[in-house]
Amino acid sequence: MEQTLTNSIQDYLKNIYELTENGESASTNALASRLNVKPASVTGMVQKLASAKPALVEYQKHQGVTLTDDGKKAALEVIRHHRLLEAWLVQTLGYTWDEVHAEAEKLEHVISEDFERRIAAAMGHPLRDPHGELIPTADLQMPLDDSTPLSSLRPGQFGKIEYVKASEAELLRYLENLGLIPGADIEVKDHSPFDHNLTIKMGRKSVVLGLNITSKIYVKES
Amino acid sequence: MEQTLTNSIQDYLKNIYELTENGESASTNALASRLNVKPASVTGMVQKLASAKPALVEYQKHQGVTLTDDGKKAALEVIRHHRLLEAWLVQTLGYTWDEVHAEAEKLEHVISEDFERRIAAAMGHPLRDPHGELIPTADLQMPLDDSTPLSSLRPGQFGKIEYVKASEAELLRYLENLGLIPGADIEVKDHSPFDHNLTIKMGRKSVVLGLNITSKIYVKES
DNA sequence: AATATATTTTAGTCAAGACTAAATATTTTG
DNA sequence: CAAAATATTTAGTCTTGACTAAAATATATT
Ligand SMILES: [Mn+2]
Ligand SMILES: [Mn+2]
Ligand SMILES: [Mn+2]
Ligand SMILES: [Mn+2]
Repeated sequence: MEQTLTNSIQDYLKNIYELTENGESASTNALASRLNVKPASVTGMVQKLASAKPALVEYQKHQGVTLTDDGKKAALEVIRHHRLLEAWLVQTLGYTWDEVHAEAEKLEHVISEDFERRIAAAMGHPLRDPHGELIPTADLQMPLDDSTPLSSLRPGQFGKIEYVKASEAELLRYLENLGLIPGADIEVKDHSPFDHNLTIKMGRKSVVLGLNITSKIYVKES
Repeated sequence: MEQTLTNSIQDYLKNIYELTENGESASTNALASRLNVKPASVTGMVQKLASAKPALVEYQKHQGVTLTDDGKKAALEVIRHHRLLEAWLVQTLGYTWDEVHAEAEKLEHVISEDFERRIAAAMGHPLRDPHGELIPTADLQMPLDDSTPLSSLRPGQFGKIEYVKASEAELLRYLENLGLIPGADIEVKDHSPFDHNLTIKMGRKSVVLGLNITSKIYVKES
């Protein structure tokens, strides 16, 4: 019997994907805090996902979880929905990039595959969402990401912003006001080694950004 | 404490509204069959809705339920969502009138009030959905319905179809093929008193329709 | 290596919303 | 109008996905 992917399961898988994108495993606590749920609840759900047939996660006590191939497909399906929806809310209903996330978070679980196809086609099969994040393809492959966090650049390096990995509206509005949006060209002017602040120049403006911002802005070095 | 309107509660309220539009009360069995749920489950939910604060339904054992003013507002909110969504799926994504219902059924519960306003504005505040059904206004009033069921017309009477109260895809395609869609002008040519069949003429075509169809087509006599 | 701290798991509860089976009420009919 | 048929309610159960409190394990610090 095929496991039903409830909203809750979809959210777990999506968040496990996002935590493990770079190889590490997702810890109980990290998942709990992203999902706004207690760690004990995560353990329960993770055990269930691990013993589902087919299994959706790989799990060993105290070692965190990683997605199985089935789990990854399911996660990418949700992420594709989310990012297509965000793009489409912006393009057709005039939402701004700081407004789309909450709406997409709810819609992602309920749209049909037909709806997914229709909005993708209507937009000409976009590659990125309004934050610049890559949209998984229709056959559920995540395109290759050739960017690095801005926090890894040093004075003298130049880059173009590819995406901003953030959903909090205030941060997004702050960045937009500064012109720190996908496509923007920036130059790193200064680095303070102890607090990890970077001084960034875009056009004629400069701004000092802390690590909690620079680690969320992904750039392509140029 | 304000009652949370779960998806399930929203569906109960919507269906109670539709069953009681014409004054009667909604029976346990009728609700159960619309909601694809057992009668015992309906009794349980209805008792809960009746003792919610504020109460959403009026309930007396074995007498069925009616909506309170609060329940009615909540029902109209869901119906407004549903019908706006149907209109919008047709207008912007090329859905046909037989495809929209299932999608709207899921989306109706998750869109925000902001989304509702945006699609209403984008369509110029439409009055009717793709089936011709009236859309409750933004302040949750149901506009006056000046139509009657086609089944109440008799030979010699003329009418224009205002709406079709149906969601089954096959029936809708059948009617569309016959040209029996909102706006169509029809004439009743014959009535067979025992089986309630009506012979309907539209343009140069004629068709005999049974009561289970003519009771779902609402017309304005002309 | 021993202890303190942080993380994770277990065990037991709860609420929502369905279900079945049995009891009761209402309606229809001979 | 009483029996039969139909409709509704009650009582008890189940699943999902949370929660708290307590126990177990892992990691960090001395
Ligand atoms: Mn988002
Ligand atoms: Mn979600
Ligand atoms: Mn509909
Ligand atoms: Mn619904």
